[in-house]
Amino acid sequence: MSKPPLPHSEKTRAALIAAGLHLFSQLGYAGASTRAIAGRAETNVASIAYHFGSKEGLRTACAEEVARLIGEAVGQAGPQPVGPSQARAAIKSTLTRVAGFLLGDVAPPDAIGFMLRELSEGGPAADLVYARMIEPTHQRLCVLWAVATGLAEESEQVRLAVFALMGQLFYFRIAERIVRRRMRWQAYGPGEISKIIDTLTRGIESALAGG
Amino acid sequence: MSKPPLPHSEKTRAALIAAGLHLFSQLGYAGASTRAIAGRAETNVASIAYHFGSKEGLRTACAEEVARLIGEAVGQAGPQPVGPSQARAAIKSTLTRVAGFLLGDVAPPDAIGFMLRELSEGGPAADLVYARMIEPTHQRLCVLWAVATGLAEESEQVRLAVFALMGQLFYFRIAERIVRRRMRWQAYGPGEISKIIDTLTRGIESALAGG
DNA sequence: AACAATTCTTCAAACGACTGTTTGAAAAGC
DNA sequence: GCTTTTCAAACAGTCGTTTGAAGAATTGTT
Repeated sequence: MSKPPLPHSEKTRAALIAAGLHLFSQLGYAGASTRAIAGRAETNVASIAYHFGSKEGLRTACAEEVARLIGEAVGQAGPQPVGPSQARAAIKSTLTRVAGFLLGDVAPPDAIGFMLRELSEGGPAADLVYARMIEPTHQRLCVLWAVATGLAEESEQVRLAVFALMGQLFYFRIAERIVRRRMRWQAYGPGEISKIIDTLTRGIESALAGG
Repeated sequence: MSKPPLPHSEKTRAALIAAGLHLFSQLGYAGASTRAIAGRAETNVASIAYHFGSKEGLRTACAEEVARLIGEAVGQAGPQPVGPSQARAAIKSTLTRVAGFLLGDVAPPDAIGFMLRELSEGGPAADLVYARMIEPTHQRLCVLWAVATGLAEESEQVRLAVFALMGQLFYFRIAERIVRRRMRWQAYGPGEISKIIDTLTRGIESALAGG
């Protein structure tokens, strides 16, 4: 697992992407200046144009990095469920996995922040995130939800219920500041995350039992 | 209901706030230039400094306008519920009211967009929105939820459940683009909104019945 | 192994365009 | 005649990008 010694140019590339993820997510695309990014990466402004062609090119490179992380974290699908109880278990494990990615430290916080900002700005990474994370996860959960409830997989009811489910998870990340303030939590630690997952799991069980 | 004829200076003020709400919500604070805002308001750039002192002053004025709209839409609390079934009904009506505000055309879309962006950027309007909308609504729903379930009002379980509930609503707005794409909806019309409310209502009923 | 030729990478400096803000004069309202 | 409001123009500063030279790394030839 020892990382091969990167050529110095690759170090600069990686540092620029890391700085881009951080500052884009903190200040937005327009708010993060190339000089600030280069400064955080401890290199010259011109390096951005050299390595990525332009600021927009760096944005795309950041998006690809995030897409790569998403692929690692939520890519592999589980086995096809054969019955409602298996489907129920699969829903919970998918939820836990996505929660770990969105709320925990599976992925660098800057990467999640960048992703959410691109989604809300409709930036070029939005399509990538949609295609690689949202759409597949949603589709898979729809299948599981349909098996667990007996409803039709492509019915509006199922698709909306799954959105409501995923929405809770996204919200706990998007509104982290608000939640932490109201809950008087200093951070999302493992304990807090499992409390959130418990809450969501309770909701799922009720929904599956009742509907 | 006829609006008193505004002095011309008030028209400029209002036009600048409207343009600010629109462009801040579309491009973010940093991305919206004073010239673009003045152009959309069909006035001169210097008007911003004249009426609001600075660009930041316009941002604050926009925040106050949004706070005013929120106060109108979700301000008045209903009567104190005396039993679980009344609490249940009150939860649903609160949900419907907030849904109308967040998803429908009760408030100008630009105002909602501005609000969400300020929340995610942690801008100066974030505290205002939190204090006037999130905190009171959350607190009220916690009371109702506690009455409906018999749980303690200030328990973590109740507060998290209410966050999960509100989160679904916020998410359907934040991720409108994504939802519309996956649902193949062209817009959030009255029909679509009531389908969303139905989904959330079903979830609430299950949760209250099961938990 | 040693040296020169060549490519790849970094850098300070400068480019024009655009940023938020200020100015003083013209226009409008009273 | 006076105050309030608008406007074109200019301000200093920052923006993303380009430039050409200097530095570092690699290659090819001895």
